[in-house]
Amino acid sequence: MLFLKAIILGMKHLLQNIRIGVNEKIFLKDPETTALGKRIVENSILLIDEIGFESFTFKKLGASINSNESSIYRYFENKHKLLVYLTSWYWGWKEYQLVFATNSISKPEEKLLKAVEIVTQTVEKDESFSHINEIMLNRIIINEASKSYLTKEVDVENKDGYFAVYKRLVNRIKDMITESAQDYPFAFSLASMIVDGALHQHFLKDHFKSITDCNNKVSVQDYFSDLVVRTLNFKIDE
Amino acid sequence: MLFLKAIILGMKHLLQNIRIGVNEKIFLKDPETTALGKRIVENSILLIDEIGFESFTFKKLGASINSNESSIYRYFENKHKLLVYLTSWYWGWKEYQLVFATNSISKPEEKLLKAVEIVTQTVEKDESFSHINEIMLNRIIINEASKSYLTKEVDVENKDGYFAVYKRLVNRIKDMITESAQDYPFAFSLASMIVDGALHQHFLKDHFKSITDCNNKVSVQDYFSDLVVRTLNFKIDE
DNA sequence: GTTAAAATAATAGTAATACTATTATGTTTA
DNA sequence: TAAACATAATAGTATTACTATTATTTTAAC
Repeated sequence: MLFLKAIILGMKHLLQNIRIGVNEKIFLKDPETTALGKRIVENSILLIDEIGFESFTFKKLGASINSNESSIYRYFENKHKLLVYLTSWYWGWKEYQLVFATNSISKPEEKLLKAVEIVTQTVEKDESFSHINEIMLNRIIINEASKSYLTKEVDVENKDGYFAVYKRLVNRIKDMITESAQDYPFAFSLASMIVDGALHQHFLKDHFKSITDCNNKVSVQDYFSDLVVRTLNFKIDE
Repeated sequence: MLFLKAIILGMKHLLQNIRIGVNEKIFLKDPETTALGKRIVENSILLIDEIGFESFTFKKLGASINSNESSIYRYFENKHKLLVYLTSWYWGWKEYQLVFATNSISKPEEKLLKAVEIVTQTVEKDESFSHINEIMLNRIIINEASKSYLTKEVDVENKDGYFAVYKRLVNRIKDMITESAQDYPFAFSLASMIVDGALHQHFLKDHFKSITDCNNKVSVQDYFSDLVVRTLNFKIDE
């Protein structure tokens, strides 16, 4: 418990020393270990957000960081791997926030609703990871993340653990669902649907406004919190 | 009502004369109007299903139908437009099934659950459209459809009506939700989530089995029917 | 049945993509 | 100070995603 207190008190500082772990098979050389690696990750986020994943190339990225295409290839085999890296980092970061924010909550229903909040909320800048712009990264996740697994190689890459963080996050939410509603028979599907569905609703509110209720006033979180409360039959009085 | 009876009696025959309407801006020349056009559509489904959308090219498609790359370009500007065409066709087909199957149901709850069934079920072959393999097309929708709108051009293409059929289908389900639960405040989001979420759960049961409850025994339909019943608080006794 | 029009096929060509390989240059670190 | 390592530059290849032109075949019109 003293440990927990230390975390809470020294949060900002402590976070600076936290590293989001990403499966080593995803990269050829860990970009976190060098200045160039960090610039590659940092600027890939800016560039993918700006021009989209389809138009994004290592040549353009090289130009934007005054480095060479060939140097980027020493970190990532191809742009697909880079996208897998970015999504893994993002889900690792979300998992961290989720664990951190729900750890001290004992009431299962409350815990789950906090988890839903973390996973559905619009992202704000996290100063703990200086070279990563979480707001832009979140936009990339909304627009591009599904392309990382909607491929013919998904089964091989899944076996190699490329999507482990994502699945672990879904599992954590599933556990929370089970804890707050023992008899609910679809905890996995509900958990995976919340994670994926939240991204989809964010996309709809940005591009297909006419088929979502989410907007400036009604948040994606509002929708999913309500959905969970109704589906699991929570008695909440706040 | 006589009209309806005629439809029901002569269903198979009538369907043979039904054409799924697709926005004219999507193609340069309507592929339904020629034999080559139909072969392009037919074989693009086989080829995309086989090698995936990323590896799919007009050159390969040309080779597979013993035609020329340049001839295909006379029907579709590029492979992205072809994908938009296939998804439009698919949602048009689903909309047709949905309207047809729910038309005669008067009880709102029953109607909605039938709609959920149509939209979440695994697809079976429909002999009415000889050149389209609906089972393969359904797999393509699960794996590739989101790539048709997860692009930088989505807003322009949306304005041009590329996704109108999809949005109309979601709207129909939304209307059914509203009819069976007047006070539910998230009818749009629930409707869009069912359509998109069903595809996602199908994907998970095929590739990420560990984070879904859906499998051979528990269908995607089971999950979503239950979700709707719980969320809208249906009193169903069957 | 011939001709004109339209559709299809073949060929060639371009700029960009997605790399690989090699060599050169700069920077650490032992 | 040299060896090791990282980065940058250059060149080259096969493929992609087209466009343009011309040739051939099919169809439809008179």
